[in-house]
Amino acid sequence: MDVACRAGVSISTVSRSFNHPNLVNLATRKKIEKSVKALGYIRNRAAQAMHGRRSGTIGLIVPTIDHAIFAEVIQSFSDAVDQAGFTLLIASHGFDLEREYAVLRKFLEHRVDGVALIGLDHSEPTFQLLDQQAVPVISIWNYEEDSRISCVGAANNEAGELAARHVLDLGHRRIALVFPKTVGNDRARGRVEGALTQLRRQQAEPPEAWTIQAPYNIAEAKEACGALFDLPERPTALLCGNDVIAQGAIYAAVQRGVQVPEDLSVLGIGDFKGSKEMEPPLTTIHFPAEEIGGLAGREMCDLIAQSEDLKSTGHLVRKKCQISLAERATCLPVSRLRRSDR
Amino acid sequence: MDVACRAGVSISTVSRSFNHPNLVNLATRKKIEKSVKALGYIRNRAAQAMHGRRSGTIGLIVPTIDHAIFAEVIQSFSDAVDQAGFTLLIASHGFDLEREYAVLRKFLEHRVDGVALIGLDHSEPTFQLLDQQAVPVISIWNYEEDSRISCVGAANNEAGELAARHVLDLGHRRIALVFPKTVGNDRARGRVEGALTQLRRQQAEPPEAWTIQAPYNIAEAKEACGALFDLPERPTALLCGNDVIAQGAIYAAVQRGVQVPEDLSVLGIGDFKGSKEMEPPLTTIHFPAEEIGGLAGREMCDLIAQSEDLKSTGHLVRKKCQISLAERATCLPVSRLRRSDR
DNA sequence: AATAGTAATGCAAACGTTTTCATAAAATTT
DNA sequence: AAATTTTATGAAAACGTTTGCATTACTATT
Repeated sequence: MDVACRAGVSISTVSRSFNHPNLVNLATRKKIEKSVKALGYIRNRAAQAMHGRRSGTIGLIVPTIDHAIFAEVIQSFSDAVDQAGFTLLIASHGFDLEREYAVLRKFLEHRVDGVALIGLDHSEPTFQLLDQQAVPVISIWNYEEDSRISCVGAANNEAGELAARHVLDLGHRRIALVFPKTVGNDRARGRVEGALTQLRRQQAEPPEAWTIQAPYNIAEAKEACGALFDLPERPTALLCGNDVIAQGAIYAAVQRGVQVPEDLSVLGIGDFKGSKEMEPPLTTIHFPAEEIGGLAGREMCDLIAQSEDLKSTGHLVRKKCQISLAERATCLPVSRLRRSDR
Repeated sequence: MDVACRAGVSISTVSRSFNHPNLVNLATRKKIEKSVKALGYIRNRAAQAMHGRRSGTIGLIVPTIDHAIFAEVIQSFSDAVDQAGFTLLIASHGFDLEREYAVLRKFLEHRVDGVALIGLDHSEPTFQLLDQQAVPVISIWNYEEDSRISCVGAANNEAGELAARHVLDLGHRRIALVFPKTVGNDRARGRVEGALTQLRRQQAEPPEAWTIQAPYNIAEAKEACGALFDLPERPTALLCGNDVIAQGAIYAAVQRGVQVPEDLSVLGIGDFKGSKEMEPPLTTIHFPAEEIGGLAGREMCDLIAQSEDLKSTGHLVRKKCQISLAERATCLPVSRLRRSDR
């Protein structure tokens, strides 16, 4: 800092002029500002952080960055914390909970002021580390009333239920399920379970051949659904774990001349950007991704502010965001299906 | 650090055991490791950074995170720098070059070891700051042989040329252009210019009504293209600034019963995830996003390693990634168009 | 005019590391 | 057995800030 001191004042004054401008004489401040400009000085947050001050960073750990679903929530989370002056550290773990732990450690080395994770499924060491370090933490995307950490999100099982109920209400009984892997992924698991609960209640549980797994990826989803359609018996409705899978399913259908929704109803979950614009527009369960990300970001900042006050009462905050059925054009009541397919 | 010292050794030894393990006795190291585990100690990178050591962070500044195009490149860049042990700081500026400058400053305060930007269009203050701070910097996505900073990417004007040439070769002359705003966006500008150059060469420059702007957003692209299709004269081919716009255009066409490619050829640029799987599969200019991101990430790390050696010769590195025409199913030669539309 | 109060500034300690130098102990050479 | 080298460790300075305390120079009160 001795460079800026060339303005004729001591380093303390310079520091104060940054942090408590009201404590320093206007004229002095002007001089300092001039020197700062002239020398292109940029203060060092790392050094500030060392002083027990906050580092001004928040770590966000996601499964992947480049999927529609997370991209949106990342963007809104990023905007929210940016606005509060924080800098975002980001890393992805590719659905590998051990890598998640490693990334968390790395973030902790950087002394992030808070950490955000996706979902509530994490390894025991991860939870312990979080506890031990007593760093403000928030889980995004999934809501559970008895979650182990604070959370902002929606109830994925409700999404599954809502989806199942809708096709059931439309009279469908021959229903297939296409979902992503559920291990270490509570979002997918909740959705499947919710759907299955409803289907069982109506004795419409799909046979094994009709419950398939598709990775979160349009190409493979298309392929998997194609295989499903090539089976001798075809379902009248398809419940998809997310909109990307639904998109893949529709492409697979088009490819085979299966008409959506006349031959097959397709229901997505997520309501990603662009789902509304598809032709035909996708019927799906709307998740307010932007709202969730923004809310989580602001909540994260609040949590950090509180923990600073040391009145960290240790209580968790939980926010539930509402999901809803977005009825569009890819589902039809069974009664209106083409004859051949009933 | 005095806590770990409880292992019976001095803080210097603990530090050494982390940074130069070979210099410390095995038995001592074991003891230290035990204490570290027991106390849940996590070293403080901020304090390390203060020592002239690297902070171990890299800043990535993008226009937006939640668009297909950048999401992919962000992911691969992130993976590459992660692998080298760096932590990624990320921020988006929403195509606002002044916010880009602000974010850069913020990153510099955090003493990032390097900065990556998207494209080569930046404000003068941004360039000056970069110069002055002598921080390793790399531009992602756009290649230019006389770029002001190091770059890894493809030549966007070539993409435009390639696209235009293709529809021209198919015999089209009534060609419309739908591109995003070009101010502060050299990717879009390069593409438009490339396309226009080729079109002019064949006296096929589109009338003003046929060159429209669409934001990077499927909903608005769909709307804008819809308006284009409602014009009394309809083009036989549509050159889109990117695949999202192309997707929107196709939806708008489907909505109006305009068949692609029988009534209208549509060409995208970018080859986003999922473009190949569309029905019909989208003809587009393939950009190796993953390769660009990965290459840029590795190059960034190299640049940082070099700058550490202080043999920073100040020379720029430039890497050009090849683009190519991905011929799929949305373009047809004019000769095969439906009669009514010729 | 003396005193109390206020505003502006500087000094120095502290933060948690790394690193240079010095030192002690052990191992090797003569 | 003495001298030398090697190995392992500690003491202390340094990094760039912030902040509590002390100091100085004004300004208001009596």
